Amino acid sequence: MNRFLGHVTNRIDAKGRVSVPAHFRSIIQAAGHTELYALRSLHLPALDAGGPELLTRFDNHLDGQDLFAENADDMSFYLHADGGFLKLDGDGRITVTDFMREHTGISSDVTFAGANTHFQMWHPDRFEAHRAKVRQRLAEKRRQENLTAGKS
Amino acid sequence: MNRFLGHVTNRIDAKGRVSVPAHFRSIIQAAGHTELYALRSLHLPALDAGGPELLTRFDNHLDGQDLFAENADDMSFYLHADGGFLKLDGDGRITVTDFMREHTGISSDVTFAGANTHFQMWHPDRFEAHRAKVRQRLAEKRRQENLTAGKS
DNA sequence: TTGACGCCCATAGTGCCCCATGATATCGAT
DNA sequence: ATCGATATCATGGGGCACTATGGGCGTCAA
Repeated sequence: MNRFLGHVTNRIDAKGRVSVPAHFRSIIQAAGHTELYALRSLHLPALDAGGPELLTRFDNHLDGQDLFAENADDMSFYLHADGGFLKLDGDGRITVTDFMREHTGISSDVTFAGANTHFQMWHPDRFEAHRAKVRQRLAEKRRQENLTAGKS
Repeated sequence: MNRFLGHVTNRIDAKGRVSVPAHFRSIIQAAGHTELYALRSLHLPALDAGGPELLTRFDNHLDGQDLFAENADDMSFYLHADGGFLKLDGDGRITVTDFMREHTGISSDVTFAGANTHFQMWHPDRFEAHRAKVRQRLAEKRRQENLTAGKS
C-alpha cells in the first residue's frame, strides 16, 4: 500500500540520528525518489515531510490562492527558504537538525505520523496531545451533526 | 454473503497473534486484498476494521473539502495517523500491536464483531458490556414508542 | 586537533513465512 | 442413524529476514 499511514516513534541516537520508519522509506523509494524534504507545518508544531513532489504540491496551492501579495511572498519564503532537505544515510536514517528541533521541540525521540500523501514528524508528547485534541474535536462535531460514513 | 455478521472471540497466542475469523477473511480475500485497515473508533473502545477500501471510502469524503481547512486537517489526521494497516499472515492472523491494545484494552483475547460493511475488534468484556447496553437502549426506546402508540 | 558528518559493520529485537497439531464440522457409505 | 474419512479452522512453535539502534573509523573543514 503506497500510503503513509499509522504512527511510530523512534529514538534519536547519540549522534543525533533517527531511523525513518522502513515502511515510509519504501513508499518514497517506490515512487522512484531518494530524497526527502521537510517543511514546517503551517498550523502545527510539526514537520511535513515527503518526496520532492511535496514542494510542488504546496507550490500549486500557492498559485491557486488569491492572497495579498505580501502574504504570498511570505508563503513563498516560508516554503523555499525555511524548508529543508534531509539526507538519508546508508541505513535509512536522517540527522535531526536544529531547524527541526526549533519548530517541533523534538529532543530525544521522534514520532513519525502518516498523512496519506506525506508524513509528519512530531515530538511524541505534542503528537499525543494533538491526537487527543483532534479526537475530541471530531467527537464533539459528530455529536452535533451525524457523520455520514457507515459507522454504528 | 459479502457482509460482516455475527461475533466471535479468539485468543491471542504467545507471540501476540490472533486469527481473524475465517468468515471475515473470506470477505476480504474475495475482494482481492491481503491487508486490513483498522481505525480507532471515536466513541467506542474498539477498532473499526475492514479492507483497504474502507479507508478509500473515508478519503473520498475529504476530497470535496478544502485541504487547508481545519476540519479537513482533523479528519485527515484522524484517518491516517490514528489508523493503520494490519497485515494478514499466511494463516490469516494479525499481530496485535500496542496501537490496538491502548485504545481497546485488549490483552489476551479479541472479540470480532460484524458491522455489515466492516467489523470491529473489542476486548471481550467490553464488547459484552456494550452489547448489553445497546440492547437495553433499544428496549427502552421501543417501550417508549409503544407507550406513545397507546399499547401496553 | 577537534568536531561534524559520511560510510560501514555488529547485534538484539521483532515481523513474517512455513509447517505441525488438535478440535470441530462436513459428508458419504453402510 | 452411526460411524469413519475428510476438510476447515484456531492455535502453537521453529526459524529466517529485516529493522532499529549502537558504535567504529575515516574524511573534511574550522
